[in-house]
Amino acid sequence: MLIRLIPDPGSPLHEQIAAAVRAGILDGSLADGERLPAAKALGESLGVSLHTVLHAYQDLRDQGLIELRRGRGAVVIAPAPATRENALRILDDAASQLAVLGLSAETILALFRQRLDRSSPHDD
Amino acid sequence: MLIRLIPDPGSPLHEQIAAAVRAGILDGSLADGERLPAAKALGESLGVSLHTVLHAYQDLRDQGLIELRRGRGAVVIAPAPATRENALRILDDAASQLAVLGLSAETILALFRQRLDRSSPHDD
DNA sequence: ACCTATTTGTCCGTATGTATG
DNA sequence: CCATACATACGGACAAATAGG
Repeated sequence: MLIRLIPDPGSPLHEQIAAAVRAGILDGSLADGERLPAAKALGESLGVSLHTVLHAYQDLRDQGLIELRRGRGAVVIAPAPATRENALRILDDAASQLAVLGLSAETILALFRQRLDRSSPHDD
Repeated sequence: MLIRLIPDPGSPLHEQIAAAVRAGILDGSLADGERLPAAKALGESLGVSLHTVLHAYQDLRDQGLIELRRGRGAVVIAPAPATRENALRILDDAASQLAVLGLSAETILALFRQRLDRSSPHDD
């Protein structure tokens, strides 16, 4: 897949890279299981450092969109569309209930992370 | 507050630092609104670089445990207990519904993040 | 079993930018 | 205007896991 940046002053490079990959996943041009270019290679093709690409990749990993393994590379994780829609409906419902509590999005995510980690500690 | 590392080969420095702060928040020695030491200062006192401390701080921010502001520093965020319990009940309910879908915790969190970002773009 | 290349992971140093006070 | 402190980005170095010869 070809990853190109839309130059956007105001958002950092690592975020632009992450956004480009995220867009590719959402529009289907990056399919589940597909391997992203190596950080070094993508960095060279974009004119940014290896570190900046790795930063973007690690953000995407933290968001559950890709999997990273040393020596292997970055692989896209995309849930099946039907399942995703079910999940979205459930999450949307929870979000609307949580909205009135006045907690920040980050706080909610932190709490949710704890609940999810409790039931499934690791994927490795 | 005094932050000390428990040397643990096998887990990276930035994680050890984040864990130390997290422990302080959970056991109450770091109260809501309290300011963490500046990354540079803490780095020097721990014998690690500013970057490593910032990495830890940014992880904690992503987990919703602290707030970071340029020029200001890092401030602990701890939700009120009552509100937290309400949120936990809602999240627990959502988690149990999501469990049967077979999605990974990271995937669920990624989807939820998107939903929350949609309803409340920024806290600034 | 060994060695090599690849690729991510961590850590450091340095420089510059930007928001806060 | 100035000092503080986080934010981003680059570069280099080494470690660790993986894959292939």
